This record gives sequence, C-alpha cells and structure tokens, in this order.
Amino acid sequence: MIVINVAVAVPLNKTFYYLPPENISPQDVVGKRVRVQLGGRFITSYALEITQSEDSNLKLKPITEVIDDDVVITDESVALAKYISENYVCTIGEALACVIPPAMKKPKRKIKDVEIINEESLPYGFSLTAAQKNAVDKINKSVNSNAAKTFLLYGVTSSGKTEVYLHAIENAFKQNKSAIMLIPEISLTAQFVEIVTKRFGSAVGVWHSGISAIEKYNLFMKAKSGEIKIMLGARSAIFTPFKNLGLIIIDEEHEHTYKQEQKPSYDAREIAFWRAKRNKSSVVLGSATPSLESYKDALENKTELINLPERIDKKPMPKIEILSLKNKPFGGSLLTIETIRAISNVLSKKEQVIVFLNRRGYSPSIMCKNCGSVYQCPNCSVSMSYHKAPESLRCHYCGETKKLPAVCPVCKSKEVSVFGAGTQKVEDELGKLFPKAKIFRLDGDTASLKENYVKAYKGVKNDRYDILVGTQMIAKGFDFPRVTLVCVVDADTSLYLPDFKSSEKTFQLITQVSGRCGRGSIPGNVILQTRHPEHYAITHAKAYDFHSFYKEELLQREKLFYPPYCDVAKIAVRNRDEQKALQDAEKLFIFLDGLAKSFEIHVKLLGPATPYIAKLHNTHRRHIIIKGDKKNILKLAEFVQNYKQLPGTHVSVEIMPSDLI
DNA sequence: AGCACGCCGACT
DNA sequence: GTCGGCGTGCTC
Ligand SMILES: [Zn+2]
Ligand SMILES: [Zn+2]
Repeated sequence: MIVINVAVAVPLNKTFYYLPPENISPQDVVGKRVRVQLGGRFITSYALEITQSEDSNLKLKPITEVIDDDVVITDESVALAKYISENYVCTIGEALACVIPPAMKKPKRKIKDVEIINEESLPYGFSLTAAQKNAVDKINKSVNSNAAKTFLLYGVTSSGKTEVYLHAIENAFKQNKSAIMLIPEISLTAQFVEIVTKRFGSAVGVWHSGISAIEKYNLFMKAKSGEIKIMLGARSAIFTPFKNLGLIIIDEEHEHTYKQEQKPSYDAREIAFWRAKRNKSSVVLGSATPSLESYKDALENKTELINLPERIDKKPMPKIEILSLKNKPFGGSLLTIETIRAISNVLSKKEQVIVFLNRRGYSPSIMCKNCGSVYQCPNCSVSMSYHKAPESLRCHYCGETKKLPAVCPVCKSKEVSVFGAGTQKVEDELGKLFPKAKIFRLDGDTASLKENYVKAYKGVKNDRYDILVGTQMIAKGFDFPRVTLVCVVDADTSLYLPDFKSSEKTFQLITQVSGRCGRGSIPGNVILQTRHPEHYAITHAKAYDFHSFYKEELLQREKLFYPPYCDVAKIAVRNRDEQKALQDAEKLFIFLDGLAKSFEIHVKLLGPATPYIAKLHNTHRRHIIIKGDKKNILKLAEFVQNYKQLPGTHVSVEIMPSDLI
C-alpha cells in the first residue's frame, strides 16, 4: 500500500505514515506542508516521501489537508533539519518547523506587489579605503570562485564595515548569486533596509519574527523562485530558501541574539557554516569585538581574518578615560565632578552627549530605611524596580506592576530609600544639573512605543536633543556625527554576574558604546565610571586592545575549563513547586551521572545548582551543566530528551548556551 | 508535547 | 450518584 512519510513537529523521535487524501495523487503531496491528525489534535507537518507500507497493524489515518500548492521542502531543508536535530537535541519535525515556518500562509487573493522602490542603483558616494578595498577583494574572490571561505571581518567601530558588506552583496548580485545578511535584532532592520533597498531595490526582502504569516509566504516563494536575491533579517532569516546562495553576512557576529534560546537552540552562525559548505557560499562574520571563539578560529587559520584597523578618513578612536568610583561612597550623585564638567564643556560647544547606563527604571530596588527589607516580586526571586513616571514598582522579568506601598510591609515604617540607579534617575539628575539641555531617554520603557526609537534617532541626528540617555539599545547601530562624548555611568553592571562570559560581555559593551562618539569631524571622548578600574576587561577596552583582552580571557577560560576549551550544555529543570523542582533536578542528575559512568561517556556534570534567578513567573528552576566535548554532551543530552519520569516538571536542553546564568 | 483514558475524593 | 483532580501511556 502506498503511504506518505510525514515529519510532525512533536518531540517523538520518528516520522509517521499517513494515507494520501482522497482524490489526490501521492506525487502531489510530497514536498509540501500537510495538516494531519496525531493523537487528538491537528498539526501542520511535512510530507517527506512516498513509501510502500508493509502489511502493518497500524491503523493509518488519511492526511487531512494539503496546505501548499507548490513544493516547499527541498533536499537542502531536509538535510539541514537532520543536522539541526542531531546537533541541538530535537526531532526532524521540530527542526523542520524552524527551517520552513508552519505558520506561513498563502494570501487569499494575489495581493499587489509593494511599490517598486527606486530601482536606479544609487551612485556609490564614497570610494573605499585601502583596507576596505582589500576586504571586498578577498570576499569577492571567494564568492566568485565558490571557494566557500569564512572570513572574520574585524573592523573597529566606524571603520566602514557596512560599505564592505554592500560591495560584497553587489558583487554576488552581479554574479547572479543570492545573499543573506543577518543583523542582531529587529530594531536595527529599519536603518539597514533603507540603505540596502536604495542599492538593490525590489531584489531585497526583509525577514524576522515580526513579519506576518502572509508576507512570510510571499517572501519564501520569491526567494525560492529567485525573484528576491537579497534577504535582510534577524536570526531566522538564515533559513531563506535561496537556491543560488553565494554569500552570508552576519553583522555583529558576537551578539547572543544569534543563538535561539528555545528548542531547537541553534546558532545562526553554525547554520550559516553548514549552508555555506553545502552551497559553496562564503561567510562574512563582522564585528568590532569578535567573539572569543570566532577570533580563535581566525588566529588558528580555520577562517580568514580581515582587519579594518582604522576608522574611515583616519578619524581617531575616542579617547577613553577611566574614573574610579572606588573611594566614592554609595548613594549621592551618580556622576562624578569630572563627568559633570566634561558634559558641561561639550554642551557649551553645542556638541552632543550620550549617557549610558545598562539598567532601566529609576532604581533597581527600594529598601526600608528602618528594617532594611527590600521589596521583592511576588512571582520572581528578584527585587522590584522603582519607576517614576508613572510611579510604580515593576518586575523586569515577569512584568508585575504594583503601587508604591505607603509603609514598609514588614515593619510599617514610612521611610523607604531607593537603592541603586537606572536611566530614569540619570535623566532626573541630568535635568537638574543642566536645566537648559534637551534630554531624551531611550530604554526598554520609552522604546516600547516604536516611534520613540525613531524620535530619538532623528532627534539626535537633527540636533533636536543635546543629551541621549539610554540602555544597551543605544550602544549599537547609531551613527551620530555630532556626539563627541560618551559617559558610561556604571561600567560594572555586567562585570560580576555569575557567568563565564561576563568579562567578555563587559568588554564588548564598553567598546560598542564608546564607538558611538567621534564619528563626525570632531574627535570623541569617553568617560568610564567604574569601581573596578584595574579589571582587565576595562583596562583593555580603554586601550582598544582587543588582542590582549582576548589572550587574558583565554587564560581564564582555560583555567576554569570553559568554552572555547570545552563545549557546554545547560539543562534547566522547572516546576511551579519548589520542592519538586529540587527533587526532580536531583533525580535527573543521578540518572545522567549513572549513564555517564556506565556508558563511559566522558563529561563533567555540574549541579544541580540554583540559577542566578531561582524563581521566574512563579516557576522554580534548577540547572545542571554538562561540560565536555560536543559528541559526548549530545550523547548524554539525547537521554534527557527521552527521560520521561518527571511528570509535571519541564526539562529543557540548551546546547552551547549564550550564558550559564 | 498534548490529549485521552481511567481511577479516586468531594459535592449537588 | 456525578464532576473533575491529575497520574499513565500513546500518538501513523
Ligand atoms: Zn521596614
Ligand atoms: Zn516578577
């Protein structure tokens, strides 16, 4: 009997046989998405192939509906799904749900094409610097000869990486090859879309998680047919089904957003390498602060390093000054006298200032002056942040919002004090210090209105604001020629988080935010306020000495046995009941430990440990960490997927997570 | 993962 | 005597 082998996005390590729907030949079903009934529910699935079923005692169900008119599943998508399922602990069906979105939907009527954007390719305004030209030549040569090379484009901030990308894309385009360009997050798409569509018009598509189901369908089909040749987007754009894929660019390759946190926990960079190998395409990883692993690969000649060591027009890097807060008592003004003087000086010259603090709200906690108790979120094991405007207490993890209590819930004292500082407090202080200055604050709270992001961008660009205060969202992407001073209020926010990457993250953040100034004709200055002026992440960032930072950080990683000296996986055990979470994590640990010993799988098992934030959304969590090499980790992780002895407890596996917090 | 089936407490 | 709690096991 003829049956169809269907991959379903459920955590069951097998595919399922279905009968073709009545009146439809099996050939018209394979390669398409289908709706099938499995157990009690209907699931969008993937019809892989026609098979002959033996006289089985299976009671086969027919496919309920064929979703697609045309084939959407290619050999590459199946092979890629297989790769994902083997490397990120999931089933083929779950992996396919990443590669081919189950939700994308054909429009009812053929909608009119969006207006053809100015097709005339804009003249290239600037000639390339020698370093840029060298970079472009190397990349083009690899693309044109199908050499499938991976490049690490290490270029300091404002060294003109974008121009290199555009030239490389143009070359691929002229060769009739397609290109994927990834950027770290959706909020950065707008500026790139403008630049890229100006050059390549209607050949450009934009793809990210916010794109509608219908638009995704259109983009998918256009990419597949070759009507679109360039896809610009966030992480999931790496799956764009181009046939003639010549070039993949990953901008800000060090960003953790390229790692998916939920199952399957794939890394877009790894998917890029896989696709590049298969399609003989070239990969460009771009960054001013490469990730440790990418830089290591380049130094070991596994990939090719391309340097852009200078800013365009030989503009100087901003001078970074460290202001130690070591002897400054907690509380009091956030800004040192020196910082205030520097801001004042810049404002008097009608230049602009960026003030950076990676923490939103007014203060991260409030404390009773009488008994010292801190107001905690009822759902999470974190303190609630104090917000002015509108005055409230908010949990930054679950969104819980409360009125500020009139008296301390513990001792009924009326005296409460704010503890620590966020961007609202910075804005407040700056307002008092510089009453004439026009200040805009851009953080998670103000940017929740999308127009505020644009307002900040255009406002600073057009000199409508003197000071921009913000969190990490102002640290990347912005190009403001008249900003000549960056003040980092607290360089230490990420320095002592209990994570092996905290130094690397701190170095990256400082370097990125420092890069926001001195991009125009006037040189820039940076002030770093820190309580740890001697820390190597800070001293090397000050000196723009990435290489020394890299060496020192590698030593630390080697000493403590962390990546890139080993691979890791993070197993999270979650339950609403604290005791159950504890007990089940312990059970799972003993189970894994026993397996590792009896099967002689050489890994190091750590835990179960309480994560940095033990309770989130009323769910208690425990972590088990596996260290070792990827093969062994995956062998053991496979058992986790099939261990179903913990009813009510949720267990997730993340391979090579972006943090171990 | 989700959903049905099934066996025990408490509620009209 | 029925409604619903969630432990167990199966899904082409
Ligand atoms: Zn109190
Ligand atoms: Zn909370």
